Amino acid sequence: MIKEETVSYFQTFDGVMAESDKEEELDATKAKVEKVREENEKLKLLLSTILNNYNSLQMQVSKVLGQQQGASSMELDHIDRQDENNDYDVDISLRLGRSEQKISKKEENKVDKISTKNVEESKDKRSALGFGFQIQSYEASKLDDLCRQVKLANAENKCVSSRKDVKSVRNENHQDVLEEHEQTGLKKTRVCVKASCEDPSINDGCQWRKYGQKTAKTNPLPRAYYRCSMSSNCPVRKQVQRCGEEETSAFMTTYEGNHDHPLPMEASHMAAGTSAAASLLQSGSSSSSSSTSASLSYFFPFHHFSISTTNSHPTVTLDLTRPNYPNQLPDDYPLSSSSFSLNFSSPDPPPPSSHDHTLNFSGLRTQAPLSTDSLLARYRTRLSGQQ
DNA sequence: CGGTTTTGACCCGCGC
DNA sequence: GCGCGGGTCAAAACCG
Repeated sequence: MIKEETVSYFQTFDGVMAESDKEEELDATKAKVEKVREENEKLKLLLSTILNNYNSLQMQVSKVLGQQQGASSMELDHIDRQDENNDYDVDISLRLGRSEQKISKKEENKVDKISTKNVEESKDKRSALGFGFQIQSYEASKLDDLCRQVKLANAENKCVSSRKDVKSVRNENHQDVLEEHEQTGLKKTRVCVKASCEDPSINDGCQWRKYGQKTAKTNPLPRAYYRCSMSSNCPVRKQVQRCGEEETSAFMTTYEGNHDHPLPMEASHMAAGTSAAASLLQSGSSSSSSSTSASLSYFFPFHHFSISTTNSHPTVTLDLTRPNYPNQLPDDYPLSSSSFSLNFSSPDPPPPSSHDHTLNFSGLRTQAPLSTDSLLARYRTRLSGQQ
């Protein structure tokens, strides 16, 4: 009897213990959940702070860029004079991005009439092409030099819209822009990006609306025409053409024009490299080809790029399907201290790395870019996972 | 229902 | 001046 009672006592005790254990476990779990919630709140706060900071920074950058563009033409004159004094090899007559000789008499008259207006307006339209790459942890001094070159080049970047722009934009708000472009007789710099990608609609950070498709005579594969739809008046266009019939074949994307609106984070990150390429191309008049080439090597150190002028369109072509390894880098490229992480669905492995440089075409297959974007994305994922 | 894509027609620069 | 061909328009279809 005693044994039975003892056993039943211990069974009851075990039951009580088990229940109390469960309660403790429950409490602990609740506490954990509470902690996670608190952390979640903190992260939310942090995220909103980061976003606020980013937005305010973006505003400041736009402001500063606007001011610098206004001042850059004066600065350019100053630098040109310095160049002359330094006996640099400068070919002033070469003006890539312009085709002044093609201006008709009719257009010349218009230019005379509105040239003063153009000088003022063009200052506001020297924004960078809205695409490019993200480059992290770059040597500050080198970047400063390059950015300086880019700014100077942007001052020269007076592009013209072709007749298609005249047709496409009929509202009066755009008329000034169109007249300006028409009168100067200039053609826009184009940047071609060749990338092997299964999806032709490369997400380069902007929103695009397809407005046409055409099969060219010389190429049986259709070419698609897209217009930037982030702003109703944005003049930026792109053409996408597949380079081969296979599904895996590369796409050639040709960008043309300047965005008239703030770019999203991805796009503004992307803007640096190709914008630099376009700008450097257009600054070919004031810098030697070797220095231009070297500068592009900094922005596109592991891929082929070429410069050409087709149909009076100065064109920078970036071939992301063909890795360009360090033997082709400029001598002073800081390979020893940093490296590059890039994976554009290219079968070739990226060079060995100790620091990260990231080219980030979101939508293309990129490899672990620890950019602000990805950090924010991770935060968002974590937050949504916890809620 | 609003935004996007499709697609035939049209425009116009350019070469001959 | 004419024809070719790249680029754009715009209405209809499609989609979420």
